[in-house]
Amino acid sequence: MSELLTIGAVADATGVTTSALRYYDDRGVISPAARIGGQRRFDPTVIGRVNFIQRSQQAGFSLDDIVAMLDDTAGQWRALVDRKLVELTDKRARIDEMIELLTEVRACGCDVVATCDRAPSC
Amino acid sequence: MSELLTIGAVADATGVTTSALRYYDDRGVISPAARIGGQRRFDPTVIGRVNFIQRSQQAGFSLDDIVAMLDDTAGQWRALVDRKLVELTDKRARIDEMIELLTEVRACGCDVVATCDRAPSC
DNA sequence: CCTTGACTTCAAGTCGCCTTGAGGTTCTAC
DNA sequence: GTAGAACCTCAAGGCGACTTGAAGTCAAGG
Repeated sequence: MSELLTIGAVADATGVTTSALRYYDDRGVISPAARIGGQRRFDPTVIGRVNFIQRSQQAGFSLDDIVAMLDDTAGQWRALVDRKLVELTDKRARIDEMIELLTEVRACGCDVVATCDRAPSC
Repeated sequence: MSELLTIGAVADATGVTTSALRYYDDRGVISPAARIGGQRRFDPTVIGRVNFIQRSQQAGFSLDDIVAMLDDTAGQWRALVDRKLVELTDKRARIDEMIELLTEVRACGCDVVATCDRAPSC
């Protein structure tokens, strides 16, 4: 009963498929603690990391972005985070606009969006 | 001097490449008003439509979603819009979380995000 | 020991959204 | 009438993030 996790255990704990985890490993987004008989064994902290990856992806980060943030040793990551914060704020604004637009379009009396004068003219 | 636009004019007006516009045409997202000598001629209203497409894409809509919304004749589009509003609200919440997380991580004293106890443990 | 299920690698496939390239036609200006 | 820009189609390529499949290895229980 070791404290290291098989790839399947990590998959179960995170909801990420084993193939995706291997892909992350290949890409260097996560790093396996060890190999036992050729099989990956992960430190349990990888679960937090995978969760962080998922959240970041949902917020629009690419795997390269995430690698850059997580594996940065030159202290550049703060600048990257700053850029990403600007991007996120921007994206949020566009989503807000879209919510407003859709809410308005939804409230109109048109049968078809294409003929609604509120929709295509913004 | 017709009131119809060539594909190049639409590209200039919208910032979308001609190849993308042809692709939209093939996909049925936009449709030229006519063909002159085999060449597409667009009604100027297509510009509004292309802008709508761009905004929608930025908000996370696929071209299929957009076609479904714009070319719906069965009055189903309102339900689609409702679903999309839920999605957007959701996405906005996740972006807000990420903004909060990054702001917090940024403010910590760590050199490397990977070793920051605030980041991977959420 | 043997089975069974979880693991391994590697190559190729998928999906959405285009872009690129080849090879050809049409429009516009001189 | 002719050059050159802009247009056309069709097939293939590219990117990100995986998934799928083949063929083989490893580990745990009976």
